Amino acid sequence: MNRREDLQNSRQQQRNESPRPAVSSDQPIVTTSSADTSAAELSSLLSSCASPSPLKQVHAQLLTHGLHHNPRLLSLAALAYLSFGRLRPARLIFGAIPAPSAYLWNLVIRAHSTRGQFHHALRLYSSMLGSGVLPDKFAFPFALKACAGLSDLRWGRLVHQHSICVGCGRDLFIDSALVDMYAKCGHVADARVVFDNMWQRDLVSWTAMIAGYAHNGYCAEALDFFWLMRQSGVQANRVGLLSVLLACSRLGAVKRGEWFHNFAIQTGYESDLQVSTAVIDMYAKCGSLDLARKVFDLTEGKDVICWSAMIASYGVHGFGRDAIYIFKKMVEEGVEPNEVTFTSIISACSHAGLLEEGQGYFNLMKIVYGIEPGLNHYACMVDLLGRAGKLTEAEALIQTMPVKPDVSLWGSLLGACRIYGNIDVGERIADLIFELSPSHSGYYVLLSNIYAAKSRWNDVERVRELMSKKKVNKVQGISLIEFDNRIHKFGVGDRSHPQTDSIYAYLGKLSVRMKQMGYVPLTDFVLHDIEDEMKEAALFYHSERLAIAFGLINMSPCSPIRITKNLRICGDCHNATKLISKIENRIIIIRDMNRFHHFGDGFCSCADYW
DNA sequence: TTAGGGTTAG
Repeated sequence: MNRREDLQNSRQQQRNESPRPAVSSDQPIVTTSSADTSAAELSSLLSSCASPSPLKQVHAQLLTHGLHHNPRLLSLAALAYLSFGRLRPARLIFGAIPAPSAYLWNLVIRAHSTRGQFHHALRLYSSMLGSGVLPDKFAFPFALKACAGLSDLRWGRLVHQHSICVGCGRDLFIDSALVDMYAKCGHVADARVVFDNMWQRDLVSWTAMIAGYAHNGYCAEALDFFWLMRQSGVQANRVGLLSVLLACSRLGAVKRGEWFHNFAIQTGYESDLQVSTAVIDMYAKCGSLDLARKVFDLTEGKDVICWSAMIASYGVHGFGRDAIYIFKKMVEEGVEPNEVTFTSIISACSHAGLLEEGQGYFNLMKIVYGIEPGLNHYACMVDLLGRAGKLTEAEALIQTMPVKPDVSLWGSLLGACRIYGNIDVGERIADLIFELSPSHSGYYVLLSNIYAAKSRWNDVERVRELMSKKKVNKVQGISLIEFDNRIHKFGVGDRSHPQTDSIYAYLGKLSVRMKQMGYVPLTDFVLHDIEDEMKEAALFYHSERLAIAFGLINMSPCSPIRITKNLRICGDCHNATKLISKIENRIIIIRDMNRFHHFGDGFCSCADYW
């Protein structure tokens, strides 16, 4: 039953009447004279409107017959507008009802909350309290949904307290909504406290917790909870699957992702378009682009999100031409691209160095599809121009674009200055960036790299001092590799892994062979990314190299080594991995924070353009 | 009348 039918039935139940035949827009309302139009007739007409058009006519009759003070008719009119998603007229009519029932308050709040009108939903909730109506167990989930939608923790906590005050402290629906609210506000620990204290849990409460973990980056916990849920006898549905697929994609855990894909096939959820899209995204983000494409080709009734996922996948792997092919095919099949599709296709062009094509899509978006470029699109364009060496054009675009640029846009340009060794522009932009975002370590590192590449060590030292003065904390570099159903994590110079001795011994041997092949450490990158990675001796023990050695030791020779890194791969590791792929005759796929690098036979798919 | 969800730059 959909929302509209739901609400119409509610109205009928409330009146305790049998359903009447609906009045459609094709059936003109029988106009009656003001004398013989009774409240009962209008009530009947309001309940049977099947579309907004006859509803407006009945509403007009209600006003012209002077019945606009009749609370029962007003309630019915408000409900009728709500059922068609016409929130504004519903709100206006609702405001004229002298003392709405708690039931009516709940429905009005629910309608706003479920349609994403979170501010209005909370304002209504607040007005309900102000009018002296106590919220009941049906009101809280709607109000909490609004708090979750706004990530408004202050209001969320307040509603939580209200629920306890009115004696709704142990309600399955409210508790699940609380888990969701705390998770969406980024307070996963609080969500977990609510979850742990629940006296009973069902599929939705488990799923809310799993989704909360996955969306907040606690991916291992999300997967653990999936198993705990199964152990507790609750079978996952499509929503839970979406969350664990997201977790796998973030971890780069392809084996686990495959398991969930099989689970989807066995349970029939594979035919669900959202699940298929999540599977495609998972395979692509785990480095298995071929599998992503296979699932994509088998997916029927693809919508714009599914097409966009495939375009984004090709883009992040550096296969811009394939992304363009998919885009064209999508349009041929009559699916209209949206603003996300354009973000993805322009980004795909950027990663592949397709300057003209990217500019073409930017224009196509505006001229043909009438989509106003947003911050994301401008960011992609700055990246596209910057990577192509068009620094002046990129800067001019930032300065002339109608959207206010954020720091990441300038950061993108700073990245281009690093690639092209442009100190003048780089310094100027860096000053601006440090003012806007004084604690983001990545931008200091970028500037430091620009100086280091020109051997301006005094300036490098100055940047280090600046970081120290501003107490900028660096993000620790972490690499993940999945093996034997586990995610193995490595930090820089990490010695905590049980196989540490063999990993370091392997790297030692590898180093000799690499040097024989002419490997010279890129000392410019000694200063890249991580404080601990600044020492030359540590170059060889960057997290991704430890993960590669672990993969080489443990994984069968024919299987590719897939690594996920939380920072951008440094130039030295990039060179080293190319060599390692040749020496070991292995495919090594590294996903860094920006894109994929497929290493094989001494080359990288990014063609050193990243 | 109540709760959980797929694509997006750097």
